[in-house]
Amino acid sequence: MAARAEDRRVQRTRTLLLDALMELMLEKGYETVTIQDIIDRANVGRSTFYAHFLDKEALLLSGFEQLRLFLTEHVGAAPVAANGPNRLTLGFSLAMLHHVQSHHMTYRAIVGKQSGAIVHQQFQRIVADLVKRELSALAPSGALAVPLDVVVQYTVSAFLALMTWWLDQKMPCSAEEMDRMFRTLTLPGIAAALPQGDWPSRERRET
Amino acid sequence: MAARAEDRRVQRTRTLLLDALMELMLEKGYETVTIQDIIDRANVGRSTFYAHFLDKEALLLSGFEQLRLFLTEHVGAAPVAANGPNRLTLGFSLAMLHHVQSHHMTYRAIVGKQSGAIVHQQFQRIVADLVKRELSALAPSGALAVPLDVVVQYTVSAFLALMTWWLDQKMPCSAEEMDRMFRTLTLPGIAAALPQGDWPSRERRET
DNA sequence: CCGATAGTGAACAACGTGTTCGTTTTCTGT
DNA sequence: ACAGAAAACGAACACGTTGTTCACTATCGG
Repeated sequence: MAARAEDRRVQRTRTLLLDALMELMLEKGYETVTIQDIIDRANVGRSTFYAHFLDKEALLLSGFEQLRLFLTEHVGAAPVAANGPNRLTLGFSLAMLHHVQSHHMTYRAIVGKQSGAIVHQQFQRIVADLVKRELSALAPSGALAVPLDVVVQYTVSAFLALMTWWLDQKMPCSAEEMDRMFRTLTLPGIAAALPQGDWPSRERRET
Repeated sequence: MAARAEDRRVQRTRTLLLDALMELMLEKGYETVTIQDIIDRANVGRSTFYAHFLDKEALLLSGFEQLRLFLTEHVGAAPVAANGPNRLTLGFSLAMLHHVQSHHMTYRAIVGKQSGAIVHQQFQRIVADLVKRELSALAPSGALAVPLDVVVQYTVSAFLALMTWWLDQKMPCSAEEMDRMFRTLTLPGIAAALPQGDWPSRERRET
């Protein structure tokens, strides 16, 4: 095709810009990174930036779209298959914690204290999709003790709280331990909120 | 005293600026509010602003300091007295939800989607103090299933998740119902994480 | 080697920030 | 009531960031 080479060039420029943004987010935090910083770091002309992205936020969102695609495919798929339906497992947890461990620098930039509100919102949205996928299958209908949306937001926030603590503390324990803590704290409450779902297996508690 | 009246003038100016900021946060979100916006709304000279505050963030923090003082006094005090020690009650919850209900506009500005990361951080810190006060008394020492810091961050995030949902949905249920949901979701998990603490009384579950 | 497509960078206007400084308002002590 | 101190005022400034424009250069396919 005629457009092949141009496409590669375009893709390279976009990647340069995104990498520069990620680097700078790690150093300074999203809010304080300036477009001038980004194009200097990426060695890209000012007008080139605006030819690709509307503004700094558009660049960020394009990065999140990649992350979203990866996570929904690699983390969102596994748990449903591994366990039968109608079983509350929160299977996304361990898979995602492993991904966090492998890319802890990236996640630190996303979840860290100085990354802006948009960053948190987008990330929360991604995780909420993973959680909702599993929980909505468990609560087909009927009167719940707590609205499903509340349970989803609760679960996401709880997971992100633990994940943030883990990253802030330089990951002093294994992903499996974090996963166990997450289940210890959340599974009983969720089971109480979705009474018709069955209970977490007792073996989870030991070790 | 000689300085009395000047002090009142100073206080009035500071209040004008803080009120203007709160109004504008509700309309536009913290990040996009400009100092020019603030001093226009407050009818205050530019140099006067900088005579009182270093920048926009300092003004915001002065507002949070007031909120922190109020909450630690009025919300943090009650629960400890109402129940015996060594009893897991999370008593801050209902008191705080009532305060949220009375000042929902203010809380919407704080917790809303478009309020910056600093806003969330500060607010999280305030609530974390309330939670830590109660939880640290319950877990004197010994091996916990989950580190105390994790339980605190978990509890705070869970509470703020529910509170945010409540405000976003225009508060479709009572503060008491929100309080019940919060307890249903979190108490069992916390009890499992702090094994030596006793369990929530069963009466809590019914209506 | 031509032409299309992508990237370059200087220049610009608009806006926000934080400072300075001379002026005006407001209140207090006498 | 009046002098003087304390506080607020606002114009002007230097500076940095944003987003646009435009004439240019580089790269690649045919």
